[in-house]
Amino acid sequence: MSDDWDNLRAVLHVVRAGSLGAAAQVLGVNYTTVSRRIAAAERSLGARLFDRRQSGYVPTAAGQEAARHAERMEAEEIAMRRALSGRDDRLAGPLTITASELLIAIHLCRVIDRFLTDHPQVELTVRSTNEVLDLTNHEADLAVRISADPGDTLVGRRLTGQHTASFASADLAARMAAEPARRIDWIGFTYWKSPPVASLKRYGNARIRLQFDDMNAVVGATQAGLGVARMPMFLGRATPGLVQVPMLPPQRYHDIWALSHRDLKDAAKVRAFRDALVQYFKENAAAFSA
Amino acid sequence: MSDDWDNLRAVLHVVRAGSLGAAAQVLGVNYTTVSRRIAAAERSLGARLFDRRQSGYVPTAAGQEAARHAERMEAEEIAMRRALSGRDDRLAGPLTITASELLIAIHLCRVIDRFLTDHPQVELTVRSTNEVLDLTNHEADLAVRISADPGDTLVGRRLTGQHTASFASADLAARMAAEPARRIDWIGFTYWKSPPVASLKRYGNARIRLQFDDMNAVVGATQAGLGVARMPMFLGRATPGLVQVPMLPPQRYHDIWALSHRDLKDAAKVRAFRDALVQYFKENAAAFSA
DNA sequence: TATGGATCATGCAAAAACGCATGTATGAGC
DNA sequence: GCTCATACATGCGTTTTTGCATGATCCATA
Repeated sequence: MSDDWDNLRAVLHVVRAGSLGAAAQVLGVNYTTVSRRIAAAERSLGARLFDRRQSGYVPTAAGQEAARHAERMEAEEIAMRRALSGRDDRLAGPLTITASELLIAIHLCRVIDRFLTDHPQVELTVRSTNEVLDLTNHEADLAVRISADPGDTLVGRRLTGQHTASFASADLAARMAAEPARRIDWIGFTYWKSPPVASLKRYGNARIRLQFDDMNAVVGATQAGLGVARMPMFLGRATPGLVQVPMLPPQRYHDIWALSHRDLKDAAKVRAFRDALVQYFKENAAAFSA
Repeated sequence: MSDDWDNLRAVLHVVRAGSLGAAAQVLGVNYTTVSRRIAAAERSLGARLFDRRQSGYVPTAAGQEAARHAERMEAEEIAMRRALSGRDDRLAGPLTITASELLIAIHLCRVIDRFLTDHPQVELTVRSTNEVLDLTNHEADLAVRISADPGDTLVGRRLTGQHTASFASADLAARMAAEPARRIDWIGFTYWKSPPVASLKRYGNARIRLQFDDMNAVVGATQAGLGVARMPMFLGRATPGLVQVPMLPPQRYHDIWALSHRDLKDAAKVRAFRDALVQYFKENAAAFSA
């Protein structure tokens, strides 16, 4: 019965990953080690957990049952780490934050700079991604999100309101001003069906010329003069070569929030970073609104 | 983040045991190993979990928090083992049963003998104790209990009803028959306040001469002629030198049950042992009732 | 039908974990 | 006040675990 729990962890990851090798990569060990862990777990539990196939390790019914329980053990481990982080009153050690790439690039990098200067002992990890990380699974301690919905176990602090508006390259803006009757080419974002409704009253002669699933691409295409794009004020203003154009009057958009798991909201490092955010957004509120 | 769960298990056991050495004994390793595990856990969790005192390792608030979570991980591990045992359809491998010492000694040993002959592959552990083992914690797969209450997560099968009656040594029985007016000396069991109520109507001249907290002692004292004792029929009849005496007419007593955790009730080995019990108690019902 | 890319199994050397022995400190009991 | 028992810290040799390299098998694909 000794040295068992880590074997169960291996079982969980092999079930998830589907093969020894893939699980080994996640666990950061050689796959032969995973193989031995699985064998040990089967010995200890007295049940065959996997069918060894050439395509990989396929869990038996018993293996799936074991993985279900191991998953709950993992959830409990994560909850433990969260709880311990949450009572950590040191301004030192690891801290992970996440935000969208654009928000980081344009604004948060300055908050981060300031924060690290003030708290040099903190080992900060920034997960700059457009994926929505799972704060419940402790993938990050704090997230800056453009969203109205903090969710169930999360607690939030509103940082600022913001507007979106229409932007175009300076060239294109000049051409459109010179030829008011000319058709407006919009650069769309995923799932757009038509140009922004609020723009159609005054600028009905419009179409979506092309569509992206990535905001960086939208920005690039707009800079290249391919069309008019709707984007947050802070993004349009900060992007070289773009000017605001009148097609879409500024629209209220989702507020920007700082979110944390309830367990983590009072951790010293989380609190300090949140305070830094609040101060920055207070000083720079003008950048986000019309 | 590798090799962590076993460290958390060490934390749990040190919190429980209060010292490295005691925890090491439970874990079956040297205490220096436990010491290193604790250090590793503290490193990984980034929190001090114990105060090192000369009197032992005293958990900090963080350590208690960690132990609470580790406790749930352990509960989940136990649930896993139960679930896997429950779906085990082999009549081989480990099986643990428990019952009171007397029941084992007098009757169950014969069931066990028969069972092991029929299923030689089963590695049977018999926990013959008067403690009530926790079947929810998987301390045993099956229990034979004298009790009406199967409990929440347990499922039971009634094996037989039974009676208690009064027994004495043959000598004392003869003397009492010869001198009907003589005072009856009862041998009491823990918490008895007076001789059995049902006996007082006809044998009011009675007292409790001495009292034991252990049924084996009661049996010995009765054999030695120290007095009359109330005991289950099966026990009085099976004890050499004792005869039933009329002071206490046979009384209905708690039924005898075979109990298992719900998860385990259909495991092949559990089912087979339960069947053996049912058959034995059917064949020997007369031994338990008046 | 041959080939490249997966997968898992196994033998062997390197690395890490482990247990033992020793030393120190504290508190209980005579 | 002394001894004894208990608890933790630490250094060192040994055992165990781990990673790597090789070999075998299967599948997809050209």
